[in-house]
Amino acid sequence: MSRRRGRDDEDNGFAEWGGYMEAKKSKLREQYKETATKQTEKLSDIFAGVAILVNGLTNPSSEELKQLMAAHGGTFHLYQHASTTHIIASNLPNVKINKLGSVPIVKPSWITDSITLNKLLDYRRYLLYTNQSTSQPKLAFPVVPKPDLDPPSKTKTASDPHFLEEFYSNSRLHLIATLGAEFKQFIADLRDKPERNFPGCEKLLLIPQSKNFVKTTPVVMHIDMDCFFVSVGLRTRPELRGLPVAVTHARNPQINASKEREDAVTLNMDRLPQHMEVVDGRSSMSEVASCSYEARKCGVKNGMFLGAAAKLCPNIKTIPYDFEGYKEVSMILYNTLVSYTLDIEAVSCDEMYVDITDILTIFNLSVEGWATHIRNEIMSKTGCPCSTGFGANRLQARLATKKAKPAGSYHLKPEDVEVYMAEIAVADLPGVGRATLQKLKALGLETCGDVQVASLQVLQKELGVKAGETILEQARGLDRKPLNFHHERKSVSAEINYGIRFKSLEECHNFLESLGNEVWSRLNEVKMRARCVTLKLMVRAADAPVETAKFLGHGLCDSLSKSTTTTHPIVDVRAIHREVKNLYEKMNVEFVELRGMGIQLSKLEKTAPVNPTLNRFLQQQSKKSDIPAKPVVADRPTRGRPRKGTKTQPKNSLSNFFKSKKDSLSQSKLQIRKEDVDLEVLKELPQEIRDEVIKEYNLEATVAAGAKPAPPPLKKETAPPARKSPFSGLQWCQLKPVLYKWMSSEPKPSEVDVNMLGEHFRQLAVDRNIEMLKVAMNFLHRTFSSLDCDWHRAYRDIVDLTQQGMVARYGATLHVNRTFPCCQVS
DNA sequence: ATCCTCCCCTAC
DNA sequence: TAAGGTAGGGGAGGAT
Repeated sequence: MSRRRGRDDEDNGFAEWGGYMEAKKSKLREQYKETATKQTEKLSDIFAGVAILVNGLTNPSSEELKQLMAAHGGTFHLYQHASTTHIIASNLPNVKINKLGSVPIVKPSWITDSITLNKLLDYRRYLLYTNQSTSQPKLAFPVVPKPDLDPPSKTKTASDPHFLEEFYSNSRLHLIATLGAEFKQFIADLRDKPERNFPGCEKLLLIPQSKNFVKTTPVVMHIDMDCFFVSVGLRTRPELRGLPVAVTHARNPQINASKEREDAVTLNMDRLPQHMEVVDGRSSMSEVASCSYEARKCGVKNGMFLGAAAKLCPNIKTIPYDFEGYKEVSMILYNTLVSYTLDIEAVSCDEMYVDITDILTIFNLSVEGWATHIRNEIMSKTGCPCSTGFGANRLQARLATKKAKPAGSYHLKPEDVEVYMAEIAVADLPGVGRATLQKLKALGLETCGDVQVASLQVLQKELGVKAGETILEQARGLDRKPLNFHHERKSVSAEINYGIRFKSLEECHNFLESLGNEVWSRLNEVKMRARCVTLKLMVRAADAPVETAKFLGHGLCDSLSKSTTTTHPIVDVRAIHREVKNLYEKMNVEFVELRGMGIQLSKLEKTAPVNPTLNRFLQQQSKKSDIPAKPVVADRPTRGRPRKGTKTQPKNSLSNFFKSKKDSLSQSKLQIRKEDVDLEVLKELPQEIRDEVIKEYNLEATVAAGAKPAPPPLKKETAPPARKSPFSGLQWCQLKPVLYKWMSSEPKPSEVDVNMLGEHFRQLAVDRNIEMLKVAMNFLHRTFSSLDCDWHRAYRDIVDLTQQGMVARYGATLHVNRTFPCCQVS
């Protein structure tokens, strides 16, 4: 059942997504809020004579920049005009640049830094492209000397209270890890819902059926986007297709190195691992997150430093990260597959295993027919290529994908497995990494053919009992591990090994607290409790130089960890804070030597499943009282350690809630009748929830017999009947994740939500917020097109409401695309 | 024997 | 400058 069914009030389920929006509040956003609350008040005239146009996504957002300009005497243009003096952008595809003429393109930090220092800074230091002509600015600005921002605040280390947020919004590895976990959860959640519908399957009726009758042997598909980050980036940079391209933070393989840096690099040179070898003091140590196949041909690999990559491939082009784009594309990828089957094991944001046995049999398709269909669909929806591999198990499917890449498909048939496997290099087997490869090399084993004839004893002696056994099976193409559609978390952790340079013990403690808060909130997101806390430290190795070669990197380190296990699950963040500080003390490491820290929570237990109605209520309450919501914890056996498989969970958390309430009530008021306690508890609930609870727990009699039915809460009478839209006041960057979440978590859009959203957009039109409407409509169209027809209808309803607002305000409609390819077919 | 803690390794 | 995270499998060796 949809968690939003039944009640049409202000809460409506969107409230529980508040965490998403609150999670990412940048310093600037706070600054903006400050500005927004006193909008009428002008703060300065820094930007007198400046008229900006914002192009593309920026941070702060366009909307925020608009407010900042208003507050500081500048002008904000929605469209480029002769009087536009600057274009503000964070990154622009080259195509657009040509069209922008001679108006300088400046980074948004020009605005924010100017405000910070309360004077107009020279925009030329903030040009987005340094090769841009600066000779013909529309207005001549005096050259302001480089401002004296105090240096420690400029270089962001973990001493900065906003470091975690800043780091996460730039970390590719963090993104990969968190997206992967989200998609595993996404599949698990969909499988938990009783209803299943696969609208995509209709399309399968249109593709040619297999001539032969399709056998029912199991077929596993492995699907993987080709150099994911690059492909997403090339969607808007078609002129770079076919060229060696890398996604990196740095734009240039060479940097203007300081003497200190050159020295640091030289000092560290002899200890750098092999993949860092070809660097000198002037080459960039920004890592290549993803590179195109053209770059791979030159020997460039993911994870390499840009400086090293450019030595191998001098004409390599760099493009910036586009985290929103990766999320969008992977969302479309998953939504596409999910419209055919839920027999999916999510591996990461761009990769999954799918059991397609049923699809092939039911629709009598050949593997090739299906592969072509699904690859085309993904390509046309995302603009990004993918490869597919097919086999009888996950190993075979995966190795098939390797052969299929790039942009291809390969079916490893059972009769070919033996021959095919013999040629595979051991390095290509999943589970064989750097260390294992070295050991195998030492044994003289390079291909699976070599391993096939090796002895189990030798392999096990060298690699361990388990790994030895596995690799012998793998070498023959066997894989007994079935696809895992249901994924249960065993640990939650947060770890930072970058930017750790503490100047005092206090800074170190503060950072530990931030990390603690981070893991705690993630644990709550997955509705779990933990009994074990582990602190992990990276400590400068005794013989490693104090200055690392890589800017704020961890350098050569020793890795240490220590844990404590508690008898009861932790129910308070402060317990985590306490434990990690204790652990840190016991580990006896000077804070100056720290180069990395992490907290892991394990020995997890599920909190009891929560009644959605009650949960909403509790969350509302906790928001009011500003105490973090405490999910109800499952009952535990009273004696002995809980062991695997002995977890007990109450049937319904509501009964748990009642029980705990009763316990606390009867402690304070001894000798109280059960009925009275029930009435007490009921009194706490708002009217609309109370009715539901009374019914669910058969409390009608109690209420009827009770001295008097609990009076409706006062606020019911005093509260104004008009409800405020849950979206009002949200910036687009805040609203967008909410919409994402909505679309990914609901099989069908509910009428209530659609109306509410449409109503919000109608209001936006009335408020003349056309810019946000355009972005929103574009987004909705793009994203809804990858969902099924119910969503298409929802999209049209939202558009209709928006157009009503437009007509009311402007007497004209907004131009929006209303058609979806799939609707034209049907 | 079996469990627990502290590692190491791998994958994306 | 640069953003080297995160989860799971498994093993060595000590504790029980």
